[in-house]
Amino acid sequence: MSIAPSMSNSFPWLHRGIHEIFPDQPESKSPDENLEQRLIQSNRPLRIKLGIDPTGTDIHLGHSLLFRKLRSFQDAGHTAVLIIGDFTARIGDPTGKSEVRKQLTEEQVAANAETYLKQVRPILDFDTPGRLEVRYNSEWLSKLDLPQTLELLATMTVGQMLAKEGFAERYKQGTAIYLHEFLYPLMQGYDSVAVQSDVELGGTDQKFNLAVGRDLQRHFGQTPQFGLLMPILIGTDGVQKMSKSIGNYVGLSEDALSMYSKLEKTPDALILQYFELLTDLPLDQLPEGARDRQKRLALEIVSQYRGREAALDAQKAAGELVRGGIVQLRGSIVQPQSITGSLIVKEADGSVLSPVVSDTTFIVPNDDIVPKFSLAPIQFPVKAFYLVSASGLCKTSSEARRHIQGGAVRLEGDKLTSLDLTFESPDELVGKVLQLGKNKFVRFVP
RNA sequence: GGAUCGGUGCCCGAGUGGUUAAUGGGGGCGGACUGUAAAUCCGCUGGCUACGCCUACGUUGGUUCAAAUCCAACCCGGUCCA
Repeated sequence: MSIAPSMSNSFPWLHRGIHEIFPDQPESKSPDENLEQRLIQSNRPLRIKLGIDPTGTDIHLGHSLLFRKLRSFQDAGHTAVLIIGDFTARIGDPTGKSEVRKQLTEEQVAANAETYLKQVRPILDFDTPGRLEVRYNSEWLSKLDLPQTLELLATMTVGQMLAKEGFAERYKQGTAIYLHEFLYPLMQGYDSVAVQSDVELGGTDQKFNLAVGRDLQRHFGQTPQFGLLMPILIGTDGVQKMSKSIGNYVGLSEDALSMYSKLEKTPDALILQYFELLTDLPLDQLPEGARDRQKRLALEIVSQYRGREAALDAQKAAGELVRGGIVQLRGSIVQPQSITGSLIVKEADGSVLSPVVSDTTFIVPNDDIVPKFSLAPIQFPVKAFYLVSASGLCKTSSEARRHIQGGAVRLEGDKLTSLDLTFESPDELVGKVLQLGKNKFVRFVP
């Protein structure tokens, strides 16, 4: 370990992967202009704000880096203030498309919030007292009356609002901008006032909103927060930002195998950033080869959410399954054994299951990594295409038909060729794996 | 409030009475190939346990044997004028 040469290395965890901190006056000793000084000089835990809108239910890696940063603050002894934007969700952050969001019921909000918390549990410290505070912003926003709202509105001008990137573009293009959308940054900013935040985390697209928070805190006599901006993660397609609607995402609640198989394809151009933002590995200790890096990345990330063991199994499974090779997932422990270019599969008790003709390593992943599908609700006899859609591998039965015709569906490694294929009873299917494309699998259980 | 243009499938965008589930492009998804991915080539890209049936061209009614295409009202967006 060398001695930190400059001030900015005093908090390596703070700087890893970030895009920007503002305000940022490196030379300043003022805790209002230099976050490190605030960290050093404060005699209490700082309040670190992160807001999420409970509009959907899935959190993906693109969100995770914010939570990971939040965790770093927790580990440094500070308080994470997680704000569930149940009130703001009714408007929607007008960064993207101009769709008026549907109002969420209380039940939906509660359900979504719970799902969120469950998903971020592997990231945040939920257990140490004083490290996590969860708040709903309807708590204060629903109580604002018109005079107070006017006070908020009066802090900003139309010109300032239009300076915001999204608005500017839309205004220029002639897309509709509704007045209530102007309220969004103000409400988010008011959250900062309400929870008296010292630092607010957000993506780079949040800069304007975080800055509004500073303005409002100043307006209400508080010390303005710092804004800490994290990059917007590019999705697995290597082009657009990671987003559920685009589909280039890796969800935190996905099974180990699909997580792994997506991540092991991470484009080379993105791999360093992924390591930096999504893992804690020192960047100077990464594997050499491009392929090895992909594997390591996938292994690391899957381990974080599904555990090391499942990650290792997924890694082995992916190699075999993606190749469209033999699929004999029995969920039992198997020792690969080479016999004249072939492999045999053994059950846990040592009995030979079936010879497998393949010159690749045969693997049997454990049950955790392939989603299970219960045949109980299925009426037999059942047609193959119906099974494919019912099991969740694809959305509609029409789509299932097309996939079968296109040769994309395999049962235990055998390509399904006929649409008319019918299964008479569950016994034909239990324990077998149905595969669509290269990385969608499901294992039938009774 | 007035004038004018426009609202088509995930997106863009053809089509102005009938072989139209609707040309084309993008995107997406599959297949082949490369031990991943990318590139390339090929296929698919409303729904339905399905050789038939049902929904679709802003909404609702209407005119027709027949409408995305004609008419009316309404809703929504753009632009210009007040």
